[in-house]
Parts: sequence; structure tokens; C-alpha cells
Amino acid sequence: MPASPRRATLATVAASAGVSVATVSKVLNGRGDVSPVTRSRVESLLEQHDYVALPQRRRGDAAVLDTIEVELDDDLNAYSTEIIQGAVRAGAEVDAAIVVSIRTDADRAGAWARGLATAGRRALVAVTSELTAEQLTALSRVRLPLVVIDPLNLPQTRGVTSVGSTNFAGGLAATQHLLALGHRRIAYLGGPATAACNQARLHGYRAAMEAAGAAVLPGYVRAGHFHYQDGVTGGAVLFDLPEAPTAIFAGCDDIAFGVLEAARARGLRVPEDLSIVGFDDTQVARMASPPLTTVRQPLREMGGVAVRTALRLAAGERVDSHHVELATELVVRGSTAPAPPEGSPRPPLTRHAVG
Amino acid sequence: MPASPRRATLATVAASAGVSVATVSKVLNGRGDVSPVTRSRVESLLEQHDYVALPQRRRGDAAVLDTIEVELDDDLNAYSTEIIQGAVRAGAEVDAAIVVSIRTDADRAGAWARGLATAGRRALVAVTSELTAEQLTALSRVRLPLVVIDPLNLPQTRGVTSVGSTNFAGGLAATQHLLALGHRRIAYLGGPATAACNQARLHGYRAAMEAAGAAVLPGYVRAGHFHYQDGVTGGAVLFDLPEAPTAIFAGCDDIAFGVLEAARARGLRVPEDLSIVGFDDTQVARMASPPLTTVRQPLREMGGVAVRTALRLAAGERVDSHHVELATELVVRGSTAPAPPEGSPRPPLTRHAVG
DNA sequence: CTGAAAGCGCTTACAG
DNA sequence: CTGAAAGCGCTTACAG
Repeated sequence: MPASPRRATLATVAASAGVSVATVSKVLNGRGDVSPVTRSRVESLLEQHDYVALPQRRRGDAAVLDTIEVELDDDLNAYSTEIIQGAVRAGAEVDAAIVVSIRTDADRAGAWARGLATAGRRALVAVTSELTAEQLTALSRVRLPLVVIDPLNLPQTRGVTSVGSTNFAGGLAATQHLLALGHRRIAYLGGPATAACNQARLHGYRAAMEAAGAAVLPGYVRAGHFHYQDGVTGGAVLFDLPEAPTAIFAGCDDIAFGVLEAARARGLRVPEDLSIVGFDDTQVARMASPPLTTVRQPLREMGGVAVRTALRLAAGERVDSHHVELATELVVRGSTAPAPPEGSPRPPLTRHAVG
Repeated sequence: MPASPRRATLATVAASAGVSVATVSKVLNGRGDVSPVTRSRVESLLEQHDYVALPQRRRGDAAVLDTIEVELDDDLNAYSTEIIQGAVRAGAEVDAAIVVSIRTDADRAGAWARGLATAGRRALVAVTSELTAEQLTALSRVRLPLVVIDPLNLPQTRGVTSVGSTNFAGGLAATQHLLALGHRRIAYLGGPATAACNQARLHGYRAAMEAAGAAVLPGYVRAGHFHYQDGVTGGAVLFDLPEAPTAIFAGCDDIAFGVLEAARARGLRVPEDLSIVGFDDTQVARMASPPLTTVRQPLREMGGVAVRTALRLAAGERVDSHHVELATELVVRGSTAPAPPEGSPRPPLTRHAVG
């Protein structure tokens, strides 16, 4: 390792190649008007000198290396991990870098947006976030395109491009699956009552129940925060109902995990005594015991679509649809089974009581 | 939204403020020699014009916005998610951006390193990766500092800064915990035999067994790939041993999840019939049924330390120790219990056979 | 404090 | 093909 000389510049390389700075610049930018001989000599000198360009400046409006900021509204979890994974893969395909950040509300909208632009971001992908009108304005002032993944409320979506999945169809499919297995007492343990995705799943559930003539008994629909603990607590409450459900449709996989644990604590066997369906199909769903039947959201694809759309917006292209919905799909694994026969004996209170 | 005029430059702002470009530049760079009145006028004009600086060039060697690249050797998983989380949080504290990427071996080392430098990265954090001598050379030629998290083999570590955790102590603690519960037939289901972290955990296990005079029976130590499937498969093999273990120490949480599933498939109850200890304490460990006893690796802290160290190296500071090890810690949850009494009846073959 | 001037690293018509 | 020259957006001594 040689002692640190100054970083090589175009002038350095030009001198050692015996050409002008202009010529080196042309080689660097892949222009056609350089002889092959000169080009290859300059290229090898560039390499020998470990030439590193200044952080790329734009020519016109195009950047040499695109950078997209993916902003989360909270700590990373299994859900956002899948989205990031998809974004990173999609970025790699088009040579765009993905910056991951977690939203802090400290900054004023103007400074926040200008900061993103100054840092050279080409676009912003916001996951699950609620952007204020101020923030939207600030972004548009610095010409930063925005794509929202799974927007919290759809009305906000006016003028904002967003990516989601077919939550209603997913809720419908999950519930129909349970109905087809003979369940009638099916409960829904969901996320925030105000979140658009949760409402759509809930409506899917209600639609399926209604179509099948199955009653949604009092207490069968509960809201939460899409957290594991909601499943533990909510599951326990449901088990205590006079007419306890034989199946639970959870608004996300984390909730389903909580229900699994609530069932275990109560000595209920899954799927023999209780069927559970999750939502998302994050990596852990297949690692549950039993492996979780769940509604797959194509989260990686959603991350990828968001990045590609953001890049197209940044390039000034018009995007024809302002809300893309990717298809959900029911994945049947081991946590669902036919309903226990009506009037079958209630399961023992705790497993330990059995042994 | 006004029709897109050209982006504001220093000259634009200077003209509208009635000062020279030099003065605007000084305001932008927070220099002291500007009168408060001028400064605030210029600042407000800068804002009015939505001035966005060119992608920051370096002054001397310092960049205005630091960017660290965190490179993974594979798709995101629960383990790397925790590290990224820690890196993003640590970056936010010092106003550094975190780019997440997944290594592809397509690029030649030189082009790869130069690409990182050209993109303006200040340092590279490599997770679990094995860097070739060529890549190390290429990085040093473009003066890109490197920090490796959980390096695959320690010898490589010569001249490379790395961050890990006390794997030996963790393996020891996990095994001692099981021994203290009365287990003697304890197996180890690990990761790649060549991985340094796996070796350390294995040695911790062996040390504890030896100290307690407990025999490591033939077939009790298995290697794998730190994957869920290794737990499913390896668990099944262990259960078939003439002297099946009463406890399994898994090399990571994913393997432990696999063992949990193998046990369920075999009708073994956890922790009554079989105790399981994992390693990592990723977010899902507490979501297992039963919640997983595991050795906590401070993955977020490791990500944070790596970022801070990388930044210090980039700033030209000397780092006194070239391998930092953070402490692991045993977290006892529900997947471990006292060993079943010696000679207790073997559990039924499958749970379904019971019902 | 302020700004004219020199300079930096780079790109781009344009003349040869 | 090549390069002198003009230009761009910015920073930094330095003179006032």
C-alpha cells in the first residue's frame, strides 16, 4: 500500500496517458469519438490510478447512479424485511442503490424533503406511512417523486402513486377456506380499525361469512396493532367467549403466532381443536409449528414494483395507474383442518393438566 | 406547482438576494464571516428557491453526508434484519445513510470497489462475508475502509476490522443451562463446520459437557447451514438415535424452529419431553410456541458498532482493537425444562395416534 | 463583513 | 479522432 498521495483526477490520468483532459473525460463517459487505441490506453491508466469520479453530478436530469430512499414508519420487522428485500433486488437489476431509513418526525417537512434531494435521492418509497399534506408539498417542490406501499388510508392516495395488494380478496379467500373446512364459528383478529388494508381484509371476511349464512357472533371481530401480543391477548379473550370460535382468521402472521401461543397456553391443539389462518406469508410463516396457513401478500414484488415505479417517475415518465394492486394468494399449510364435530367435548384447560 | 424551471443554482439565489455567489456559498457552508442579517435573508431565499446542492463533493476528505454500504452475502433474513436495524439507527444518529445491498459475484474486484467509491460510499460493512484477498486489495486501493460483522473465518481478520460476539461463552452458557436442568443427553445441531462462529459455539458446548462429565454420544454433533430445514431434518435423525437426546442446542434460532417442528411431527412435547435452546434471539424467538430459550446475540448493537467503527476509519482515525466482541446472554423462556426422569416411557410416535 | 478573482474538477460544443 | 477553449457550479484565500 503506497503512502496516501492525492486522489487521482482527470488531469493526473491525462498527463500519464499523454492526452488531454477532454479525451479522458470522453472515455469516462463512453463517448464514441475516441480511437480504440486511445480508449483502451486511457482505460487501463484510469484503472491503474484507481480513478474515482467525484460523486456523480447530474447531466441534464439523469443521474449516473440512482438512489432510492425506502422509508419505514417503524423498526424493521418480518413484513418490512420482505419489502426491503424486493426493493434491493429490483434496485440491483437497474443499478440503483437502496437507502433504508426509519422515519423520525423531528424534521420539518421542508428541511426533510430538501435533505433527501441534497443527498441525491431520485425518489422516495414510503412503507405503510401516512404523509402529511405538507410533506407531499415539500416533496413536489424539490421534484422528488413518491410511491407509497400499502398506504394507511386510500383517500390520501389522490395524486399519490401507491402499491398494495388485494386485501379484500385475501380476506375472502381465507374465510372461505375455513368455511369449506366446515367451520362456522370464525373470528377475525385484526389490526388498526382505521387502516385501509385492515378494513379490506375485514370486509372480505364479512362478505364470506354473509354469503355462507354464518353469523359473526358478538365479540368475534377485534382490532389491534398487527402485533404478536394482540394475538396472545385476543386469542385468550376469544377462548373465553360463551361460544368460542373453532377458527381464527388473523390480520397478519405475527397475530397468528400470538394466537398459536394463546392456544398452546390453553391446551388447545392446532389444528385439531382450533384452525388459524394468518396474513402476509412472511418468512416465519413456514417456520411455525404447525406451519401456518396464510394469505400470501407478494411483499417482495410490491417492493420491486415500488422501486421500478419510483424510478420511472424520476425519469419523468407518466405512470398510467396511480394505485397498483398485486394479487394475494391463499397458502394452505398445517394450521387449518376440518372443524371439530359440533358438540365435541371442550378441550382440557391446560396441557399440563393432561400429562 | 409551477412549471418546471431550471433548478436553482447559487447564482440564482445570489441574484435574488442581491449578494455575490461567494456569500451564498459561505451561508451554505455555515462559515462565520457573514452578517446575521445577510445570513438570514440568504437562508430564506435558499428555501424559497428550494435550493438543492449538487450531490455533495468532498472538501478535503470529509463528505457532508456520509453513506455506508451494508453488504449481505444472501437474502435478508431475521438475523441480518436485526443487524440492518442497528446500522440504520446508528447511522441516523450521526446523519449517515445506510445503503443495503446483496453481494453478487458478477463484478471483478477492481470494478466492484471502484463502483462503491464512485457512488460516494465512505465505508463498507460486510455481513458474514468472506472477502477475497483481491477484494481487500481493491478496497484499500480506493481507500474504502471495511468492517466485517461475524467474519466466517478469523484468520482472515488480519488487518481487517471485525465485529462479533462471544460465541464460545454463549455455547457454554446454553449447555450449562441444560446441564443444570438435569439433562445429560444433549446434542448440538450447528451450522457450517468451517464457520468460525459455529466452531466457537460448538467448542463452548463441548467444554461444558466435558466439565460436567457428560458424554457427547456418537451422532450428537451435526453440521448444517444455519437453516430451518437443518433443524427439521437433523431433529428427526437425532430422535431416531438409540439413545435419543433429551435436549438439543441449536446453532441458531431458525434451526431451533426446525427442531420444534420435528418434535411436533414426532409427537414430542416441548419442553416436557424435549428441551431446545436456540442462538441469536431474533425477533421471532419470542414468538415461537413455546417461546424459545436462546442465546441472545446483540445483533443490533453489532450493526451499530460496525457503522460507528466504519465511520471512524473513514475519518482517518486509528481504531485500537481490530476485533470487537460483544457479550452474548442466555435468555430463558419456555422451551427448556428439567430433564424427564431417566427411563421414563418413550413418548407416543405421533400426536394423532393419541387423539 | 463582502465580493472580485483565481481555482478546482469536470463537460461540451467546435475547430482542425 | 483530438484538444484548446469556454463554460458550469462551486469554494476559498485575500484585499478592502
